[in-house]
Amino acid sequence: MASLDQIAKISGYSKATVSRVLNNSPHVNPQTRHKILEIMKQLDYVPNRNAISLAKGRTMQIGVITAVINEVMLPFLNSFVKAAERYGFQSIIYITYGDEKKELQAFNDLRQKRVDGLAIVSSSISPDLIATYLKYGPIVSWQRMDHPELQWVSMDQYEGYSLALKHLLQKGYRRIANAFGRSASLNTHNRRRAYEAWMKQYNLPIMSHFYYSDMYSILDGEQIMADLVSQGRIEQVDAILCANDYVAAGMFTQTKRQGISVPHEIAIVGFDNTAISKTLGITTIDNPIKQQGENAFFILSQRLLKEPISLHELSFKLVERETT
Amino acid sequence: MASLDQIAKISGYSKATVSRVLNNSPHVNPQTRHKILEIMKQLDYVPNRNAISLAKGRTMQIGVITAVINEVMLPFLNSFVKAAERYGFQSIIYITYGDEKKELQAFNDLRQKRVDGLAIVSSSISPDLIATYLKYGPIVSWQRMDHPELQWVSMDQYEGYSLALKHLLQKGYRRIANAFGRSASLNTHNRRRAYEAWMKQYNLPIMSHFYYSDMYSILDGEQIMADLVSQGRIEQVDAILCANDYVAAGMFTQTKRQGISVPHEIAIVGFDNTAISKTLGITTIDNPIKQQGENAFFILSQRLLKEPISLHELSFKLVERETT
DNA sequence: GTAATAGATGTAACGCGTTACATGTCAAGT
DNA sequence: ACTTGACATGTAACGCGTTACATCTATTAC
Repeated sequence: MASLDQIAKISGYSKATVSRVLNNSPHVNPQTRHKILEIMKQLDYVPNRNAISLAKGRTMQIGVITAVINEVMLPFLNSFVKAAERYGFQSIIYITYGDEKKELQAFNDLRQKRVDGLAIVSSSISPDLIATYLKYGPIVSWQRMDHPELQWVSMDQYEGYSLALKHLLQKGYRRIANAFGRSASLNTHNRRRAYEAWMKQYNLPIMSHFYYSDMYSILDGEQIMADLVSQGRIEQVDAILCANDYVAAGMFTQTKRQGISVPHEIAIVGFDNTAISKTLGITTIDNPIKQQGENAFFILSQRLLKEPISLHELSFKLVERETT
Repeated sequence: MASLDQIAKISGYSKATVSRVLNNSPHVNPQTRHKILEIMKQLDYVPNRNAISLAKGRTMQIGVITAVINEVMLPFLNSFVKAAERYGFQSIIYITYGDEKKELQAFNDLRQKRVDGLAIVSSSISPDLIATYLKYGPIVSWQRMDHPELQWVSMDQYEGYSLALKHLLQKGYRRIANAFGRSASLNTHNRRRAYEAWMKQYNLPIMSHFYYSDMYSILDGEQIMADLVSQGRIEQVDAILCANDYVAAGMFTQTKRQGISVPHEIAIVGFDNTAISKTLGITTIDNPIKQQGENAFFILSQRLLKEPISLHELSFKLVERETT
């Protein structure tokens, strides 16, 4: 395999000049550049990445840590990867399956300079431990991390949920059920807080017997709706607010099967404004996930690039469709 | 950041000895080892991966190329990653979204020694072009690759499909519908070949008006079954053979909703023997995907490790449950 | 008592680019 | 005619481990 040294010797120029050609330095005579490129082509030369990384002290690789890959995180992942690519960074994904050992390997790779930075989609490690790795490189999280030095890009779900609640209440829906996501999460906590605050403000009873937890998928949504019907409890509910659009979609398709009219018998609101909610015409809250993925990279870039990139301003938006 | 050189100077030993400690060489006095480890700990030293990779000429990283991440490829990915880990290799995933440019970057990373080998789950590049990269490192594919030098680990679907057909025919089902996967794929081609051969052998008509193509998901399965019922065509079919267990699962849950009795009114056979078929009790063909993932790594290891690992013998198995 | 051997450690080159600094040349500015 | 500066290129150190080979000591064998 040809090396830069050989190219230099054969061309008669020094390694420095050859290196300049590789790095598109302006200080190379066009003819010289041409000659050197010609020789490179003939010898089928490509520079060795490891040598570059060693010399430059950076790999242009960023690690993305996630427990699993699924539809919920995919928009974040996609926009992050694309933003990174625009600046010449490659993303490498660590799927941890929730295993701390595996996740630690990612942090170790930062320490050992295999990656220049880390973006956390989901983590099983304590923020305190994570923060100890900040000295080796920038780290950003999607989800909120309770630590003064760690930065994250997700939004306060209290706001978004409030938007949905305000909308429902203004339209006259009073008895509102909730399909929450991961029960232990801060998001769920904040959503519940928002719900309870709004109920209080309107002097309405808090319907905690209509709290559903750990609802993620279409199937989960179908199940809830099927249960509501079979248990004959559907008349007790005016509207239901879902953890994400998939759950809402499952509920919605199930109402069709059961011949329930939406929004007259029950209103449905999704969350995130992903493609499926548009397809099915479900009212939802637009959660700017794409911008969050980009912001995640932008935050990393503040330590990775010379000129910092400014962040997107983020805001939730209500997207009203046919289910409310 | 501490370097090996500093550790050597501070400890009073040479770089070689320090390196031996790092690599667990037996030729180090236990006390020496202890002292050196102590100093490393104090200085919070970890070796620089890029230096190691440069010196050793290998990165212990393997690239996995896939257009998307979904349930179908996940068992393969999982077992591949685990097998690689057992031998000290880390897997890095290239999600190409079917973009040739992105995929080429993976091949370039092989050339530039960022990865030691490549495993292809799905590819958009011609086998001929792929084969030109074999000189830079080992490459293996899951799907069949029509090129004399490329190796792959999937099985001939003709066999597996035949197993399912033989089973149905022996049980007396005669009018068999097919829900195929990607229409352009070799797998689908072989499955169709198998179906048509068996029909011929039993002197039965080929029911090509009951060929469904590009069926992948639970929703697809639900759709097929819903259509069969709403169009009143379900009496024309005794059994239906599915591209994968998800499609079969969708059909099965839909029969429940519609009050159709399985297998009396219609028999359903899945493919792959994934968890969902077990949960729902669907008859399926066990496709040893896990072993295929391991075999993929084993094939790479023949050029990556000194002592070769022997491959799994693969075979399809019929798993009879309640839907036939 | 001496040669042979195993064990511990050191020396120095190597893997492959990058880059700060130095040098030489030629044209523009005054 | 002389300084200034832009441009082209070279020199050599650096980034950080690995490893083939050499050396030295201590133990075992005969």
